[in-house]
Amino acid sequence: MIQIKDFKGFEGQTIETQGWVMNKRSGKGIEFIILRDGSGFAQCIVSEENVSPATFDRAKRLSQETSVKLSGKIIKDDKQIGGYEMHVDDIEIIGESVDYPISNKEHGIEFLMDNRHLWLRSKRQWAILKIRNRIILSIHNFFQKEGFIQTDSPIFTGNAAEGSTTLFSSKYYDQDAYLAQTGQLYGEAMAMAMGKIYTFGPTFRAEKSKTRRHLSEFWMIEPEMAFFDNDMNMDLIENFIKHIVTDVLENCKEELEILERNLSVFKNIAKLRFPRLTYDEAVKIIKGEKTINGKKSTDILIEDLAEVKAQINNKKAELQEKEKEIAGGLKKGVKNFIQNKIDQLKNEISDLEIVEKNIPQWLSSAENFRYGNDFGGSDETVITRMFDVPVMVYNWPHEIKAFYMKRDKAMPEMAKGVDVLAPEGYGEIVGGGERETDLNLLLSKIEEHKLPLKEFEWYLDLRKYGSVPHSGFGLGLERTVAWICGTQHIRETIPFPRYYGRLHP
RNA sequence: UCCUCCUUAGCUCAGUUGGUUAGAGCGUCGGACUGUUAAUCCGCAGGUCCUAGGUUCAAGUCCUAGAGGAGGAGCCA
Repeated sequence: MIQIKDFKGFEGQTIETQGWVMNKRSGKGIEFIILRDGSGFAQCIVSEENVSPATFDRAKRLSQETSVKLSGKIIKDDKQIGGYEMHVDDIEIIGESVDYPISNKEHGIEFLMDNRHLWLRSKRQWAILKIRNRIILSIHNFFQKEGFIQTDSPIFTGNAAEGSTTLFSSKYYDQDAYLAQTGQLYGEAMAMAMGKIYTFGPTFRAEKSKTRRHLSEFWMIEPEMAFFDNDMNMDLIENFIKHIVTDVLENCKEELEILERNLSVFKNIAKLRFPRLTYDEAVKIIKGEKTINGKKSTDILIEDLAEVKAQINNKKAELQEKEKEIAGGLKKGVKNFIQNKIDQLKNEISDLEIVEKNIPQWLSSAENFRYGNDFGGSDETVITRMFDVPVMVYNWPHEIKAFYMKRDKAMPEMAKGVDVLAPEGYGEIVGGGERETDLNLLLSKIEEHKLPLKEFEWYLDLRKYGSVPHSGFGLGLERTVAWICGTQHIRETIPFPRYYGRLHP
């Protein structure tokens, strides 16, 4: 049995393949089957003169998503996806498919999410999951090459680790339990045993967030390194992200093309140094007090707003024109084509109008930003808008960071944390930093955050027995996939997303 | 939890100041067409206008409440 991706090695030969009918077009005496098998897509042609009447009849009756075994000859044809097509001589139907709900037209998101188990079969979702797979492989390759050991942290925990986020509560036999929001504290223990480790697992947050950046269940990669300060940590993060992006660009060309990802944003990523801003500098950029390449962030937002408004006007003018056009007596095919264009324009306009509404809010939120606060989604967008590559922000006010974050000796009010913000509004993809080693500081922090000391006694042991400087970070897998794929929404980046309001399928 | 918007055919949507029997495209099904790229052309079928209540001679359209959805804020990866 030959997979579609391997057709190129069988030119001129008769082979067997199996897969699903993605789409079908027909002419008199000829059927064009678009077959998919998970490895790729190929057009398979059934010509009445080359097959038995029974086989041709089977071909005519094939419906969308019927599973089939085909045998036929592989022919080179540069016009086709993949460059090869099959001239079929026999068809065996494996499984019927009646009234498949997802058509080749545009669908709304609610419908697609309700049918997520089938939506996964479509080309775009296939491309995203292939890239997700490549990113996962790339992550393992990077850490394994760097001498990290993969070790995993528990999913059931007895405490809310950082105390800030809402967790999913559960039962562990007769005790209260929570689903882990991070494996970080366990990661630290394992780094003290293994040197350099990383965890790779699911994470749960019960925040009722309804945005295109949030999931309730997502996958996080959390490296933790003994004898690492935050500067070494930032160097590692930068190399790590560059490695992933470069690897995907090299190995997922077809998938990125299907997604129509604008690759110019990645062009120089391997060569450019990621900007490293202190929190203080970042705040000045947000408030428009510091310029980058002679521009203030607020100016850029105002320019963006003008640009969006101009685009809306252009699209509205185009829409009017098309509507006038379609009112005239045209052939049906031309009419359909224009109607599709009209639908597309309407969607684009409503998306742009949301941006138009958001920008003034972001602008005022940027101008009114109070030093000492954490960044919101809009502040992150403002900062990243100034650069083409991910931006690192470090040295944060310790009050807004977790209890275990290391205080800076030179600036005691600051903690040595680092956040990495992805460009184009994809937000924080990495959060991390150097961990506090001073036992007394940790004790006072635990008290300050009103955390149950009893739950952290084991963690404090790490500082009693051979404590060393150490650092680590967490990478959000889905946000990384969203950024690299350029998806509109994070929910497309995981096979079965769990977010506020979505538990099925 | 708060703010804004949305809910009409299997899907995507139109439906004017409230007015007769609620429309289109796509999809399904039937037919036509030898090479199509979301093929095209002809035809049939397809409706709890989200739910409940109210205003009115008359409600898809107006009012109230509820349910569901989308995007933001907060929170974060």
